[in-house]
Formats: sequence, structure tokens, C-alpha cells
Amino acid sequence: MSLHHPPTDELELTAVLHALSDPQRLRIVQLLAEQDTAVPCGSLPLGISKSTATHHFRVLREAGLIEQSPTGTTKLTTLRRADLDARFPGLLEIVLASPLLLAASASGS
Amino acid sequence: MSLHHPPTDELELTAVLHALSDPQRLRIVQLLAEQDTAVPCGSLPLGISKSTATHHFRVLREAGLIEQSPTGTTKLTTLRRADLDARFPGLLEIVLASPLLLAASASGS
DNA sequence: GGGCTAATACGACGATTATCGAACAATATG
DNA sequence: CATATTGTTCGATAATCGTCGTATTAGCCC
Repeated sequence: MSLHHPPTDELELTAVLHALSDPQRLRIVQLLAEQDTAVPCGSLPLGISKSTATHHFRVLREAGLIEQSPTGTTKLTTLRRADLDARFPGLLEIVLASPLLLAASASGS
Repeated sequence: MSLHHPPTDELELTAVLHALSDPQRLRIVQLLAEQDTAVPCGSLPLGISKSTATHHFRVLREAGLIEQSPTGTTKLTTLRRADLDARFPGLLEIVLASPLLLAASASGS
């Protein structure tokens, strides 16, 4: 069981931008950014079905935004901050710092 | 005949990211970034049908990335650099500075 | 083995999207 | 007016997309 993570030098800008353009996925990235360590997928309060969450995590992983490592029955997930910064310097930070309507509606970000 | 341009404080990050995530639209933005002044839509060497171009320009305009002003039979188009930088500081610059596969395939960018 | 939990695969659905060519609209010129 | 140019609208198409529930898989523990 190996999860595919694209190598840093193969990260495509359009894939990254597309992954970040969905409100749910942007929210996932935002929540992950608040964590100090890798966290299980299911621990994030997304409010969507598990299968939809799986779909979104997959898009994020294949675009190179997250790294998932199987740990027991769960998947510890974390942002590939260093890789993203190496490939697209500053992009993630700017996205995370940008005004987000959903953050406000999600309350207490 | 009035074209709708969203006000700066209503620009949505997901709309901007989505607009930039399409290879053609990213190319349009890149080409526009190289111009010193507003240029007619048709002057950009896109290699797609005019109706498809119209569609893309519309997406970019509605997301707030470009401004179009009717001039005679043409539409002078320019990037809303200042507005984008005011709303999402640094985002456009980073996107323009990022490695683009299409730029290489388009040759001589 | 059984039981439990976390996550995925699968099929389905409605909506959206990028693309095109043909017809059309808007503008300018003689 | 007719003609030319630029850009848009329209209808169509195939593909993609986000979402869901159900069945299944993977891993762990007793």
C-alpha cells in the first residue's frame, strides 16, 4: 500500500492552484496549517461525508500539497510546506494569509 | 454596454485561484503581464478559437484578474495588478514568477 | 477467528466546465 | 447603405467535478 506523492520538482502550478480553488480543500489546508504535527484525516472537523473527504484529500495529495502516511488504521496527514515553498516560494503563505470568507463562517479561526 | 468588474474588496480567493488554474487562462495572464499597456483581446497569440478566448476572458474578468474597456470594435484588456496586490498581496507576482511548463512549450517567453 | 475503527472503492447523480463552429452584434469606414 | 473587423452569443459536446451512500478494505486488538 503505497500512496503516490509527486516529487517536488514535478509539482504543477495549475494542479496546486486548482486544488486550492475548492472551498472545502482550502479549508482543509487551512486547518492543517494550524496543526503542529501530522494529524488523522478524520480528526479535522470538515462537516462533509467521509467519502467526499477522501476525495478531497486525494486531490490535495496528488497535487503535492499534503503528505499522507498510513499509521495503523489511520492516515497521518500534514502539509508539504517545505516542498511547496521550494517549488513556489511564498505561495502557500500568501494563500493562508489571504482573506477567506469561509474562515469567518467557520467561526473562530 | 457595461462590463462587470467585481470591486476589489469583493474579490474571492477561490475564484482567483480557479481562474488561474486553467493552463490557457494562466497563459493569458502571463502574456498580459508582459504588456506595458492595455491590449486588444485578439492581439494575444493564444491559438484557440475566438469563442473560447471570449469565455476565458470572461472568467478572468469576473474573478477580478483583468479589466476590459470597450474601445471601438475592440476590447482593451489589462491586468488589475494594483487591485490584486491590494487584496492578495504578492499572489500575482508569485504566480508569474513560478515555473510554468506551458511557458516553455510556448517558446520564447 | 470476531469485533471495531478509519479510510477507500464504487456507482450514481446533477452541476459545471472547456471547447468548438455558426450566427450574430457592435463599431468604424467609405 | 455596404463592407470589414472585433468580439459575443448560442447550442452542442464530451469531460470533469463535487457530493453522497453503500459496500469494502486495511489495520488493530482481544
